[in-house]
Amino acid sequence: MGGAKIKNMQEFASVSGLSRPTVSKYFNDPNSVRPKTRDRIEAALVKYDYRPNIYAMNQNRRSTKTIGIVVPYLADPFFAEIARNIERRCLDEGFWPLLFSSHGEAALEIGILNSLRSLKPVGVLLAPLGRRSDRREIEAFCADVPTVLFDSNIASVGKAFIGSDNAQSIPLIVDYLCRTGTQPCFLEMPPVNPNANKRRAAFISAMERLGHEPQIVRVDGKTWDFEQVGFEGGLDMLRGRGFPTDTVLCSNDRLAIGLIAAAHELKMKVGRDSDAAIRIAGHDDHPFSRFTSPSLTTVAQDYAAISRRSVKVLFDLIEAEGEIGPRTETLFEGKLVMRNSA
Amino acid sequence: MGGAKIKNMQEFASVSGLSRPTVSKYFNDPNSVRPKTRDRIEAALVKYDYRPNIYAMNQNRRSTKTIGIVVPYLADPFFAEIARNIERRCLDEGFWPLLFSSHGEAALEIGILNSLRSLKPVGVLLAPLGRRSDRREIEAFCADVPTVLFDSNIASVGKAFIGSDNAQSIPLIVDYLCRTGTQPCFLEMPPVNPNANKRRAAFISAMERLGHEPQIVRVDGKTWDFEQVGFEGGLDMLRGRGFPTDTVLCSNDRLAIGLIAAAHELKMKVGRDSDAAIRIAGHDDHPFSRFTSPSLTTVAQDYAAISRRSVKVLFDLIEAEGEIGPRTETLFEGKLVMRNSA
DNA sequence: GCTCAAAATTTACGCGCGTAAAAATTATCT
DNA sequence: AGATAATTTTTACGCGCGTAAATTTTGAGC
Repeated sequence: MGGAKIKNMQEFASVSGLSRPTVSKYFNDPNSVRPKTRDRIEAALVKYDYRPNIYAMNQNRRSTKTIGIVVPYLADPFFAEIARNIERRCLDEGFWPLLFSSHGEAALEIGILNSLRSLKPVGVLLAPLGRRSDRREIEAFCADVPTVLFDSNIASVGKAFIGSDNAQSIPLIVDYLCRTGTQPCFLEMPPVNPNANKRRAAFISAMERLGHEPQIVRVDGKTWDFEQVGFEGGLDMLRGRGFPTDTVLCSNDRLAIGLIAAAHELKMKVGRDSDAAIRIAGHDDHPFSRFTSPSLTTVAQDYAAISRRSVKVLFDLIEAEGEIGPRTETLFEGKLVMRNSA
Repeated sequence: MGGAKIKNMQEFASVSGLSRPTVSKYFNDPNSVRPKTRDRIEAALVKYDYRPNIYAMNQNRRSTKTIGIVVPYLADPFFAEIARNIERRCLDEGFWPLLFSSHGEAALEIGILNSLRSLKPVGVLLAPLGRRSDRREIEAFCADVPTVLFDSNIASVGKAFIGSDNAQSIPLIVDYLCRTGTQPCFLEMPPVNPNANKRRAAFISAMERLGHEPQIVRVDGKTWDFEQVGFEGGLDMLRGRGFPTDTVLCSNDRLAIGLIAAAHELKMKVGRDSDAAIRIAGHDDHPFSRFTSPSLTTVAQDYAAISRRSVKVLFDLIEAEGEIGPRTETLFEGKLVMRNSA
């Protein structure tokens, strides 16, 4: 501080007693200049607090240091949490993460991808909206920008996919529920992404394997306000003909959270006590599922592993400059989280 | 499509049969060229799909079209929701919103502001961390970039503040609670921001005005995992000497959500029925408070009004080029939301 | 059709930086 | 110390665009 304002790299180089390209080299990699030079620059940096113009930098650079992160719905704490995780990892590696939410709208998702294209990111981590996504547009984007998909898969789009193994996690909780009480029925809403379909399919095969008839209940709802869908749908079912069995496995935790609220509204006791009227289980280990009443039995998705792997695959991709061999799909196993709702 | 790839504005101008500056003018404001010209450009645009290089654009432009949005903790659905709202409004006005979360860390908050400085945004909407924020750094930032504070105030920092009127909302729910049952005690955690202090003060004065002795309970906790703090603190209190009264007004909904879970854990019935053991109320109308069991009685912060006004004030500020008269503070009233927990 | 002001377009220059190639410096080894 | 290789620094040029000033075109009124 204290020194006069520096307005560009040339001026800063002058006050450092160096040439501009040397300073430029330093900013691209402080270790690429000799220690003595680095010290002089860093001393001047303290004194004058100059910082390079990003726009001018990125104009000619081979690669910007930005990484795009796109999630379908940021008001869902699951995505907020995973985004937080990913952001942190990018920052630690010296990249510049930019976070975007599609807010559940396909048009916005495409808008975001178009904006991202202009930003020339070195890579993008994309959790697509799913069913409503414009496949062609996303495909075109992935052809231009190194992209790793996570959470929700789109067949053969992007360089890799990282998600949860629904075919493992659903049987896990189905087995548990069958072992500890009446067989579950499956509550779902119109599928927003492939996970919903995979979970239903996994439920059916798990039940058949155990010799039970799989029973599916679908409630209506076309928003991303899943709790509300679970609440209203649950209210309808419970007030009407009831669920096929008194154990309900929900397609995801947010539905389950709504269903628990509905049961409470109707003064039905939820849980595994003998005097309970209904057992409710979920899937995801949503950040709030510890705090429902009763706390929600569910299958934990491995947030940390998914974000860690997604970022790692993207970094490898960036280093290999997009040439990383065939597209890979990585699925992480879920862990049973036994709480009090089932 | 179909046409050869265009690599810069000069080439695009050529294929459009125009000069580059005319095209440049179009991109800055399509209405600033005559209709005939605009049509030619737009026809070429469809044919060649060219888009200007943002970095080159922003390098010389008087103002970038970017607006920074900084929230303290994006995994909190309250902030996710308000950020969603603000983003949308910025997009509608033709700006380019960029969203950042401080993740509860003061160092990251400063890091974000420094990055933002480089991005030369036309304006910033900042919800500071609060108590832990580095006041000096934020002050310095606000001196350089037109900034509107929201949610959490820092005295005389930024061009304006928009938030909730705790001095109105707390008495509102205190009155309600006193009128409908035993007087409330106040549950808080170590204050993370000025709102927490204002709410406590408002509670004390509201109680005194009604002729009751204000009783405050503080639980420990230094993370942003408020539900967990409410849960553990609540468990301690309920298992120990209990709360001073059987009505607990929590400093915010997330604490209340944790406390409800704690009460349920101890098989204490929560609510306003005659057989309930405890009444619990919150503050904020957090997106999840509709789905607790029982649903949470609370005071709704006016999300929409806060985001609308924040954005409007910022736009006015931008138009006035920072010269907007004295700093203003706008507080919106809360609305009582009667549900079943109190 | 003509004049003149208003609007649109073109000319010309510079923004702040990256980077290849040339030049200078430093380090290594005999 | 001297020769050569390795590294660092400098010279020189261009990136893609914004924008002031100069020029041309357009349109209104007579």
